[in-house]
Amino acid sequence: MASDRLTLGVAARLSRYLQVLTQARKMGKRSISSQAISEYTGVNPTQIRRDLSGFGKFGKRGVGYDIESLIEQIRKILRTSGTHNIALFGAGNLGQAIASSSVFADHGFRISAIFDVDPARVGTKVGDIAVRHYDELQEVASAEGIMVGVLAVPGGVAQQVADDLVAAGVKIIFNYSDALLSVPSDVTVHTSSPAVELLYALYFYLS
Amino acid sequence: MASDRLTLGVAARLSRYLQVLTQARKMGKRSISSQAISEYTGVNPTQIRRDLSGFGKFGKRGVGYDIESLIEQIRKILRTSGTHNIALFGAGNLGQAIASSSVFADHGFRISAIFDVDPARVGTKVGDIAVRHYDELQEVASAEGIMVGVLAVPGGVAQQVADDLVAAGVKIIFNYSDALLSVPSDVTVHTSSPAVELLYALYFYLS
DNA sequence: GAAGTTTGTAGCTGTTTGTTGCAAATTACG
DNA sequence: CGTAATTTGCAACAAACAGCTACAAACTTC
Repeated sequence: MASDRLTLGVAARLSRYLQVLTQARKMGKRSISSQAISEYTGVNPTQIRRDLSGFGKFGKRGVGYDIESLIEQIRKILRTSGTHNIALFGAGNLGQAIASSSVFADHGFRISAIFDVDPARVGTKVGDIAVRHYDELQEVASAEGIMVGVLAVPGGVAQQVADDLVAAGVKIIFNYSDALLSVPSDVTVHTSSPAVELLYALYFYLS
Repeated sequence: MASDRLTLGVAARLSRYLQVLTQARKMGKRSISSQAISEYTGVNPTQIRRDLSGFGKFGKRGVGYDIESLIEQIRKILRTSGTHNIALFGAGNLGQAIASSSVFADHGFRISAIFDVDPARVGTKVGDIAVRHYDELQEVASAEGIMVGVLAVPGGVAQQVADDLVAAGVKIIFNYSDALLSVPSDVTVHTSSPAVELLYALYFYLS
């Protein structure tokens, strides 16, 4: 599309900065130094400045970076400004937790629909969003322009949902289940794995 | 052996392999090739073999790696074999979802205690575990040998819980809230950020 | 005006990764 | 049994990357 793709490393670090910046904004902070970002991300301050200065002069010497505008700039660099529609599958505990939190909304994701198969849940509301029956997936997907499917369903049915999402043309799947999903190569699956992240942290603590 | 720390990259990749291997085991697979691991992780197959062969000859030529034994080997390399006790804070939707899933148990983490402050929840059971009042934290932490605190609480109280965990000597905190936590430098905070991970995936899809 | 911060930038260096190539071990199959 | 197809283990090289040091310029604070 536009110029060069960012390398994996740069894109990963920019995302990481975005996370800390969004949190800092929520805490009411207005500006932040590369040193402070470094403490929260573990990335070297020089590296942070180099990453950012490659795209423009966003900081103020002697002051730091304005959080609000840096968030905007990074989202522009990542070409993910604006709002993206996502669909949530499963209105159980996890689905309800996701739908009623602002984690996705804070980063420009709008939960356009929640699907479940349980008749007791279909028709109820979670947050502001009505739970719809899973059978409506195909029509909703095309009508709403769903870009991402979030799977908060039992592992046993995750592959089926993934297949249906692929059929609906969705290219990005966020998998909270523990199933290993098979999808075509043009579809990206990201599996949440908090326990593995913990093991990683534990390794560095134990050594 | 014990002296050399793995580099960040190696430890991160080994953890990633562990995730896929655990999923694959759950799906009933017995062995897996470096090529297959590569498809699920995005890591180059040669790199995978190099990572693994540095610690021993775990694979069988012409066959691949035995999943069960590779999991065990990687956990040995990461020195995170055995069971580790964790404490969960917050018995709301998210806390219940975590407690009733096996994501942590599958990787050797045992939820030793669940804490909440809501009298309506204290005393109830989530899965097999009784919800205890938050005031009991200090005594439970020393009695059970808690290594990790998992925060499924509202952002507004996360810092307070983090402070109490630090006071109890816990060195690793897994933060599901959106608060930016301040802790001493010897304490590791890992913040869950699914939306940022999605943005990262979205960037590569959009470019 | 002086002192202290903090960014932007450059250059150097060691490390890490991707790539290619190939022998050895194993399986599958005629 | 013999041959082809897989797949690991390993080596060597080139390219990319990250960490480090250093410093001028811009800004804040006192």
